[in-house]
Amino acid sequence: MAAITETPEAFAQKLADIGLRNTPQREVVYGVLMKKQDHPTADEVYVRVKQEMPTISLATVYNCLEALVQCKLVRVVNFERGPTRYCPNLNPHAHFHDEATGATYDIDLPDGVLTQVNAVLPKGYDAKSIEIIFRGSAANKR
Amino acid sequence: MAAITETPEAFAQKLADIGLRNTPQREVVYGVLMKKQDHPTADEVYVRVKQEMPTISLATVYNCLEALVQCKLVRVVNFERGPTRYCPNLNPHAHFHDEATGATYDIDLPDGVLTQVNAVLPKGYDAKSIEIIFRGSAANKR
DNA sequence: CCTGGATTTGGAATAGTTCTAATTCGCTCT
DNA sequence: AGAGCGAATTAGAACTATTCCAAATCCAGG
Repeated sequence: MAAITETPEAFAQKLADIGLRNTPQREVVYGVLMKKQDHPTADEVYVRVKQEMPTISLATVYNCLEALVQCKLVRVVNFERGPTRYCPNLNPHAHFHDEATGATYDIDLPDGVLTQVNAVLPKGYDAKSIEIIFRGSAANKR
Repeated sequence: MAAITETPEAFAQKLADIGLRNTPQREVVYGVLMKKQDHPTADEVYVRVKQEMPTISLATVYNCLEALVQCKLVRVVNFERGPTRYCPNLNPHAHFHDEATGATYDIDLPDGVLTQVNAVLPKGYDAKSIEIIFRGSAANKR
Protein backbone atom coordinates (compact mmCIF):
# COMPACT_ATOMS: atom_id res chain seq x y z
CA MET A 1 0.00 0.00 0.00
CA ALA A 2 1.53 3.31 -1.04
CA ALA A 3 1.21 6.45 1.05
CA ILE A 4 -2.37 7.58 1.40
CA THR A 5 -1.32 10.86 2.91
CA GLU A 6 1.38 13.20 1.78
CA THR A 7 2.99 15.74 4.02
CA PRO A 8 2.31 19.28 2.85
CA GLU A 9 5.98 19.55 1.94
CA ALA A 10 6.00 16.39 -0.15
CA PHE A 11 2.79 17.52 -1.78
CA ALA A 12 4.26 20.91 -2.67
CA GLN A 13 7.35 19.18 -3.97
CA LYS A 14 5.41 16.96 -6.34
CA LEU A 15 3.79 20.05 -7.77
CA ALA A 16 7.10 21.88 -7.96
CA ASP A 17 8.61 18.93 -9.82
CA ILE A 18 6.48 19.78 -12.81
CA GLY A 19 6.77 23.54 -12.42
CA LEU A 20 3.54 24.21 -10.56
CA ARG A 21 2.98 26.04 -7.27
CA ASN A 22 1.19 24.79 -4.26
CA THR A 23 -1.97 26.69 -3.34
CA PRO A 24 -4.65 26.37 -0.67
CA GLN A 25 -7.13 25.32 -3.36
CA ARG A 26 -4.94 22.48 -4.57
CA GLU A 27 -4.40 21.26 -1.04
CA VAL A 28 -8.10 21.23 -0.30
CA VAL A 29 -8.98 19.44 -3.52
CA TYR A 30 -6.34 16.84 -2.81
CA GLY A 31 -7.49 16.52 0.79
CA VAL A 32 -11.07 15.92 -0.25
CA LEU A 33 -10.02 13.20 -2.66
CA MET A 34 -7.94 11.44 -0.05
CA LYS A 35 -10.63 11.67 2.60
CA LYS A 36 -13.09 9.52 0.71
CA GLN A 37 -11.53 6.90 -1.50
CA ASP A 38 -14.05 6.75 -4.29
CA HIS A 39 -14.30 7.94 -7.90
CA PRO A 40 -15.98 11.32 -7.89
CA THR A 41 -16.69 13.54 -10.87
CA ALA A 42 -15.38 17.09 -10.98
CA ASP A 43 -18.81 18.29 -9.91
CA GLU A 44 -18.86 15.98 -6.93
CA VAL A 45 -15.42 17.16 -5.90
CA TYR A 46 -16.65 20.72 -6.27
CA VAL A 47 -19.56 20.09 -3.89
CA ARG A 48 -17.31 18.50 -1.28
CA VAL A 49 -14.63 21.16 -1.55
CA LYS A 50 -17.10 23.98 -1.18
CA GLN A 51 -17.90 22.81 2.34
CA GLU A 52 -14.36 23.59 3.37
CA MET A 53 -13.77 26.50 1.02
CA PRO A 54 -17.07 27.99 -0.09
CA THR A 55 -15.53 30.57 -2.39
CA ILE A 56 -13.75 28.14 -4.70
CA SER A 57 -14.95 28.07 -8.29
CA LEU A 58 -15.68 25.11 -10.49
CA ALA A 59 -13.05 26.27 -12.98
CA THR A 60 -10.47 26.09 -10.22
CA VAL A 61 -11.56 22.58 -9.26
CA TYR A 62 -10.94 21.54 -12.85
CA ASN A 63 -7.59 23.30 -12.77
CA CYS A 64 -6.58 21.64 -9.50
CA LEU A 65 -7.65 18.20 -10.63
CA GLU A 66 -5.65 18.63 -13.81
CA ALA A 67 -2.62 19.71 -11.77
CA LEU A 68 -2.94 16.68 -9.49
CA VAL A 69 -3.24 14.37 -12.45
CA GLN A 70 -0.17 15.85 -14.08
CA CYS A 71 2.00 15.39 -11.03
CA LYS A 72 0.60 11.89 -10.68
CA LEU A 73 -1.09 12.26 -7.31
CA VAL A 74 -4.42 11.32 -8.82
CA ARG A 75 -5.49 9.16 -11.75
CA VAL A 76 -8.12 9.88 -14.35
CA VAL A 77 -10.74 7.27 -15.05
CA ASN A 78 -13.06 7.20 -18.05
CA PHE A 79 -14.93 3.96 -18.29
CA GLU A 80 -18.17 5.27 -19.68
CA ARG A 81 -19.79 8.08 -21.52
CA GLY A 82 -20.33 10.92 -19.10
CA PRO A 83 -18.25 12.99 -16.75
CA THR A 84 -14.61 12.14 -16.12
CA ARG A 85 -13.89 10.58 -12.74
CA TYR A 86 -10.86 10.94 -10.54
CA CYS A 87 -9.22 8.11 -8.61
CA PRO A 88 -6.92 8.79 -5.64
CA ASN A 89 -5.80 5.15 -5.37
CA LEU A 90 -2.32 4.99 -6.88
CA ASN A 91 -1.66 1.29 -6.30
CA PRO A 92 -1.85 -0.99 -9.31
CA HIS A 93 -5.51 -1.88 -9.45
CA ALA A 94 -8.36 -2.57 -11.81
CA HIS A 95 -11.89 -1.22 -11.69
CA PHE A 96 -15.05 -3.22 -11.33
CA HIS A 97 -18.15 -1.45 -12.53
CA ASP A 98 -21.42 -2.80 -11.16
CA GLU A 99 -23.88 -2.29 -14.00
CA ALA A 100 -26.90 -2.64 -11.74
CA THR A 101 -25.96 0.00 -9.19
CA GLY A 102 -23.46 2.11 -11.09
CA ALA A 103 -20.97 1.63 -8.25
CA THR A 104 -17.27 1.26 -8.97
CA TYR A 105 -14.91 -0.86 -6.90
CA ASP A 106 -11.14 -0.97 -6.88
CA ILE A 107 -9.71 -4.44 -7.43
CA ASP A 108 -6.15 -4.89 -6.20
CA LEU A 109 -3.92 -6.52 -8.76
CA PRO A 110 -1.40 -9.07 -7.51
CA ASP A 111 2.15 -8.65 -8.76
CA GLY A 112 2.58 -10.45 -12.02
CA VAL A 113 -0.82 -9.96 -13.49
CA LEU A 114 0.19 -6.81 -15.31
CA THR A 115 3.31 -8.55 -16.56
CA GLN A 116 1.22 -11.43 -17.85
CA VAL A 117 -1.18 -9.11 -19.58
CA ASN A 118 1.65 -7.08 -21.02
CA ALA A 119 3.01 -10.26 -22.57
CA VAL A 120 0.18 -10.39 -25.11
CA LEU A 121 1.53 -7.33 -26.88
CA PRO A 122 3.24 -8.06 -30.21
CA LYS A 123 6.67 -6.65 -30.92
CA GLY A 124 6.75 -2.94 -31.54
CA TYR A 125 4.25 -2.06 -28.84
CA ASP A 126 5.57 -0.48 -25.68
CA ALA A 127 2.93 0.05 -23.01
CA LYS A 128 3.50 2.62 -20.27
CA SER A 129 0.28 1.82 -18.48
CA ILE A 130 -2.41 -0.82 -18.50
CA GLU A 131 -5.99 -0.25 -17.51
CA ILE A 132 -8.39 -3.09 -16.77
CA ILE A 133 -12.13 -2.64 -16.39
CA PHE A 134 -14.56 -5.33 -15.37
CA ARG A 135 -18.29 -4.90 -15.87
CA GLY A 136 -20.90 -7.07 -14.21
CA SER A 137 -22.55 -7.48 -10.88
CA ALA A 138 -21.05 -7.37 -7.39
CA ALA A 139 -22.81 -9.00 -4.45
CA ASN A 140 -23.01 -7.15 -1.11
CA LYS A 141 -19.96 -5.03 -1.57
CA ARG A 142 -18.88 -2.04 0.47
CA MET B 1 -11.98 -14.67 -36.59
CA ALA B 2 -15.72 -14.17 -36.26
CA ALA B 3 -17.89 -13.18 -39.19
CA ILE B 4 -17.01 -9.75 -40.50
CA THR B 5 -20.06 -9.65 -42.71
CA GLU B 6 -23.60 -10.45 -41.83
CA THR B 7 -26.21 -11.35 -44.38
CA PRO B 8 -29.03 -8.81 -44.49
CA GLU B 9 -31.31 -11.47 -43.02
CA ALA B 10 -29.01 -12.27 -40.11
CA PHE B 11 -28.57 -8.57 -39.55
CA ALA B 12 -32.32 -7.97 -39.44
CA GLN B 13 -32.69 -10.95 -37.12
CA LYS B 14 -30.21 -9.58 -34.60
CA LEU B 15 -32.20 -6.37 -34.49
CA ALA B 16 -35.49 -8.25 -34.25
CA ASP B 17 -34.11 -10.26 -31.35
CA ILE B 18 -34.20 -7.18 -29.20
CA GLY B 19 -37.43 -5.80 -30.63
CA LEU B 20 -36.02 -3.41 -33.20
CA ARG B 21 -36.70 -3.13 -36.90
CA ASN B 22 -34.22 -3.16 -39.69
CA THR B 23 -34.07 0.05 -41.71
CA PRO B 24 -31.97 1.31 -44.61
CA GLN B 25 -30.26 3.76 -42.26
CA ARG B 26 -29.20 1.01 -39.87
CA GLU B 27 -27.86 -1.09 -42.72
CA VAL B 28 -25.81 1.77 -44.09
CA VAL B 29 -24.39 2.69 -40.69
CA TYR B 30 -23.44 -0.91 -40.08
CA GLY B 31 -22.00 -1.13 -43.56
CA VAL B 32 -19.64 1.79 -43.15
CA LEU B 33 -18.45 0.46 -39.82
CA MET B 34 -17.62 -2.89 -41.35
CA LYS B 35 -15.97 -1.36 -44.38
CA LYS B 36 -13.22 0.30 -42.41
CA GLN B 37 -12.20 -1.49 -39.26
CA ASP B 38 -11.25 1.42 -37.06
CA HIS B 39 -12.71 3.30 -34.10
CA PRO B 40 -14.68 6.23 -35.47
CA THR B 41 -16.68 8.75 -33.48
CA ALA B 42 -20.36 9.31 -34.20
CA ASP B 43 -19.41 12.39 -36.19
CA GLU B 44 -16.94 10.46 -38.29
CA VAL B 45 -19.54 7.79 -38.97
CA TYR B 46 -21.97 10.56 -39.93
CA VAL B 47 -19.55 11.94 -42.51
CA ARG B 48 -18.94 8.52 -44.05
CA VAL B 49 -22.60 7.57 -44.11
CA LYS B 50 -23.64 10.80 -45.78
CA GLN B 51 -21.64 9.84 -48.85
CA GLU B 52 -23.96 6.90 -49.39
CA MET B 53 -27.10 8.46 -47.95
CA PRO B 54 -26.83 12.24 -48.00
CA THR B 55 -30.19 12.84 -46.33
CA ILE B 56 -29.45 10.98 -43.11
CA SER B 57 -29.38 13.08 -39.97
CA LEU B 58 -26.86 13.04 -37.14
CA ALA B 59 -29.60 12.12 -34.68
CA THR B 60 -30.32 9.03 -36.74
CA VAL B 61 -26.66 8.06 -36.76
CA TYR B 62 -26.71 8.20 -32.97
CA ASN B 63 -29.90 6.16 -32.94
CA CYS B 64 -28.48 3.54 -35.32
CA LEU B 65 -25.22 3.24 -33.41
CA GLU B 66 -27.15 2.76 -30.21
CA ALA B 67 -29.29 0.09 -31.86
CA LEU B 68 -26.19 -1.74 -33.15
CA VAL B 69 -24.59 -1.59 -29.73
CA GLN B 70 -27.70 -2.99 -28.08
CA CYS B 71 -27.91 -5.95 -30.40
CA LYS B 72 -24.18 -6.48 -29.92
CA LEU B 73 -23.07 -5.97 -33.50
CA VAL B 74 -20.81 -3.13 -32.43
CA ARG B 75 -18.95 -2.30 -29.24
CA VAL B 76 -18.64 1.04 -27.53
CA VAL B 77 -15.21 2.27 -26.56
CA ASN B 78 -14.50 5.09 -24.16
CA PHE B 79 -10.87 5.30 -23.26
CA GLU B 80 -10.52 9.00 -22.93
CA ARG B 81 -12.34 12.20 -22.38
CA GLY B 82 -13.98 13.18 -25.62
CA PRO B 83 -16.39 11.65 -28.07
CA THR B 84 -17.45 8.03 -27.75
CA ARG B 85 -15.96 5.68 -30.30
CA TYR B 86 -17.46 2.61 -31.92
CA CYS B 87 -15.63 -0.63 -32.54
CA PRO B 88 -16.87 -3.16 -35.11
CA ASN B 89 -14.37 -5.85 -34.06
CA LEU B 90 -16.29 -8.35 -31.97
CA ASN B 91 -13.44 -10.76 -31.28
CA PRO B 92 -11.95 -10.72 -27.81
CA HIS B 93 -9.34 -8.03 -28.05
CA ALA B 94 -7.69 -5.24 -26.13
CA HIS B 95 -6.97 -1.71 -27.31
CA PHE B 96 -3.58 -0.10 -27.59
CA HIS B 97 -3.65 3.67 -27.57
CA ASP B 98 -0.59 5.36 -29.00
CA GLU B 99 -0.21 8.51 -26.96
CA ALA B 100 2.05 10.17 -29.49
CA THR B 101 -0.20 9.81 -32.52
CA GLY B 102 -3.60 9.27 -30.95
CA ALA B 103 -4.01 6.11 -33.00
CA THR B 104 -5.76 3.07 -31.57
CA TYR B 105 -4.83 -0.51 -32.43
CA ASP B 106 -6.70 -3.72 -31.74
CA ILE B 107 -4.65 -6.33 -29.90
CA ASP B 108 -5.92 -9.90 -30.28
CA LEU B 109 -6.18 -11.70 -26.98
CA PRO B 110 -5.16 -15.36 -26.92
CA ASP B 111 -7.58 -17.75 -25.26
CA GLY B 112 -6.90 -17.91 -21.59
CA VAL B 113 -5.78 -14.40 -20.96
CA LEU B 114 -9.25 -13.23 -20.06
CA THR B 115 -9.66 -16.24 -17.79
CA GLN B 116 -6.40 -15.42 -16.06
CA VAL B 117 -7.37 -11.82 -15.59
CA ASN B 118 -10.80 -12.80 -14.37
CA ALA B 119 -9.14 -14.92 -11.69
CA VAL B 120 -7.99 -11.84 -9.80
CA LEU B 121 -11.56 -11.01 -8.85
CA PRO B 122 -12.43 -11.72 -5.21
CA LYS B 123 -15.53 -13.74 -4.38
CA GLY B 124 -18.80 -11.92 -4.93
CA TYR B 125 -17.73 -10.26 -8.16
CA ASP B 126 -19.18 -11.62 -11.38
CA ALA B 127 -17.75 -10.00 -14.50
CA LYS B 128 -19.73 -10.15 -17.75
CA SER B 129 -17.06 -8.38 -19.74
CA ILE B 130 -13.45 -7.34 -19.37
CA GLU B 131 -11.88 -4.39 -21.11
CA ILE B 132 -8.14 -3.92 -21.35
CA ILE B 133 -6.50 -0.71 -22.51
CA PHE B 134 -2.79 -0.22 -23.09
CA ARG B 135 -1.29 3.23 -23.39
CA GLY B 136 2.16 3.91 -24.74
CA SER B 137 3.94 4.07 -28.04
CA ALA B 138 3.71 1.79 -31.04
CA ALA B 139 6.51 1.60 -33.58
CA ASN B 140 5.69 1.61 -37.32
CA LYS B 141 2.25 0.13 -37.03
CA ARG B 142 -0.42 0.00 -39.69
C1' DC C 1 7.81 47.17 -0.98
C1' DC C 2 7.54 46.26 -6.07
C1' DT C 3 7.20 43.58 -10.06
C1' DG C 4 6.12 39.63 -13.05
C1' DG C 5 4.32 35.48 -13.67
C1' DA C 6 1.19 32.02 -11.86
C1' DT C 7 -3.37 31.26 -10.12
C1' DT C 8 -8.12 32.06 -9.27
C1' DT C 9 -12.59 33.53 -10.56
C1' DG C 10 -17.15 34.00 -12.99
C1' DG C 11 -19.02 34.01 -17.07
C1' DA C 12 -19.07 33.05 -21.92
C1' DA C 13 -18.14 29.70 -25.34
C1' DT C 14 -17.72 25.09 -27.14
C1' DA C 15 -18.31 20.06 -28.04
C1' DG C 16 -20.80 16.05 -27.76
C1' DT C 17 -24.99 14.02 -26.96
C1' DT C 18 -29.86 13.64 -25.93
C1' DC C 19 -34.50 15.26 -26.23
C1' DT C 20 -38.73 16.77 -28.59
C1' DA C 21 -42.42 17.21 -31.68
C1' DA C 22 -43.77 16.61 -36.21
C1' DT C 23 -43.49 13.76 -40.13
C1' DT C 24 -42.79 9.51 -42.54
C1' DC C 25 -42.34 4.64 -42.87
C1' DG C 26 -43.75 0.01 -43.17
C1' DC C 27 -45.99 -3.92 -40.96
C1' DT C 28 -50.50 -6.20 -40.11
C1' DC C 29 -55.23 -6.76 -40.50
C1' DT C 30 -58.96 -6.69 -43.33
C1' DA D 1 -54.94 -2.45 -52.10
C1' DG D 2 -56.31 0.73 -47.95
C1' DA D 3 -56.49 1.96 -42.96
C1' DG D 4 -54.51 2.01 -38.66
C1' DC D 5 -50.65 2.11 -35.62
C1' DG D 6 -46.39 1.87 -33.46
C1' DA D 7 -41.60 2.49 -34.75
C1' DA D 8 -38.15 5.26 -36.99
C1' DT D 9 -36.40 9.51 -38.94
C1' DT D 10 -35.60 14.33 -39.04
C1' DA D 11 -34.17 19.15 -37.74
C1' DG D 12 -33.46 21.82 -34.33
C1' DA D 13 -33.62 22.99 -29.48
C1' DA D 14 -31.89 21.76 -25.06
C1' DC D 15 -28.61 19.96 -22.06
C1' DT D 16 -24.18 18.50 -19.82
C1' DA D 17 -19.43 18.53 -19.19
C1' DT D 18 -15.54 20.94 -20.07
C1' DT D 19 -12.58 24.60 -21.74
C1' DC D 20 -11.61 29.29 -22.70
C1' DC D 21 -11.14 34.11 -21.54
C1' DA D 22 -10.16 38.44 -19.39
C1' DA D 23 -9.87 40.66 -15.14
C1' DA D 24 -8.58 40.46 -10.39
C1' DT D 25 -5.55 38.47 -6.96
C1' DC D 26 -1.75 36.18 -5.07
C1' DC D 27 3.01 35.34 -4.02
C1' DA D 28 8.15 34.60 -4.47
C1' DG D 29 12.31 36.94 -5.55
C1' DG D 30 14.97 41.07 -5.94
